[in-house]
Amino acid sequence: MLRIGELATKTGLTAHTIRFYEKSGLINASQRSESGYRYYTDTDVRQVEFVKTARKIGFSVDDVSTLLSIRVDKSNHTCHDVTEITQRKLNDVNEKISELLLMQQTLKILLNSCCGGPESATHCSIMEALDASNALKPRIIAE
Amino acid sequence: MLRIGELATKTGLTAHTIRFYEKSGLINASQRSESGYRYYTDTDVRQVEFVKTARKIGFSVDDVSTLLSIRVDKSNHTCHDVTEITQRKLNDVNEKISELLLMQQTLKILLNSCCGGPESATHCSIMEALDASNALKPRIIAE
DNA sequence: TATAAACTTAGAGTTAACTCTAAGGTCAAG
DNA sequence: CTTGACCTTAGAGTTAACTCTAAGTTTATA
Ligand SMILES: [Zn+2]
Ligand SMILES: [Zn+2]
Ligand SMILES: [Zn+2]
Ligand SMILES: [Zn+2]
Repeated sequence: MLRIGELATKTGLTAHTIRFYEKSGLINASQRSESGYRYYTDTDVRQVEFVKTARKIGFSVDDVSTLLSIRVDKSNHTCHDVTEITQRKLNDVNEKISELLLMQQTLKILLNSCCGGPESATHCSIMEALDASNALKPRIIAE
Repeated sequence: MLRIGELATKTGLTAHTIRFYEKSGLINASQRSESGYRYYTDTDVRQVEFVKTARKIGFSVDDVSTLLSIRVDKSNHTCHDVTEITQRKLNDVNEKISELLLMQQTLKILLNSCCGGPESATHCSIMEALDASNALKPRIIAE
């Protein structure tokens, strides 16, 4: 049986975060001492680690909540249920990557266009591009 | 001279956002009517468009603020000043992309491992992976 | 003149996931 | 018995960039 600080050390979370997860409905200490101290069993530890793993992969706290409800009642859920959540998350991630790749390309083009030197910015092509308002259309250019 | 609603329509922002940008120090109406209505000149419009362009590329409001202070006083700034901001932003973007690619790979591996079918999740390999806590180490696997 | 659309301000609410604070109780060691 | 580390709760603060509300004013139109 671990106290919250020990669990925190063990999992690499903070006690604050663990309490936050409790408030969010993700975890619960199996036991409380008379004085109110939380005590965690091995089973609790595994659940916290599940949460940590899922969060690290990128699942939201809400997703993790859903995944946990599947976890405690696997026989009443299907692989489809699980892949649905996972696929939705992958779609999110793909979309964010697309947006960031667009930004990346634009930023690279801007950087390539500017000398980056110690001279006055009066002729700076980055500033010009930002003023031109078509800086947003990165063209396919020989990298 | 445009009123804020017209400027909003023209730029695709909302009047709320334009006021927010004003509060953030990014823009200012050149004129106010006696009753307090904001009136924007062509120069103002260009500045708002600059802001919009920079925001779309991914620069933070703070970055845009800095870029604007360069813009109004180009001769006292250098190309280096501009590339510094741009490079820092590119670094941010690159880092986020890396994180997301890691998530993406993990999610893909999870999805590949699961049948996704209507059967009970009791044997689901995604759930197992989340429990295993080494789901986080996507290995280089034949795509 | 009356109505509606558009405008004004100050300030609160939203989102996600923490992160921290205050004020106080508990426990092991010396 | 006292010190210090650790624990408790409720609730506020953080971040970024909006987004919205309330209550009231102005302007254009019919
Ligand atoms: Zn230059
Ligand atoms: Zn330049
Ligand atoms: Zn299956
Ligand atoms: Zn499965």
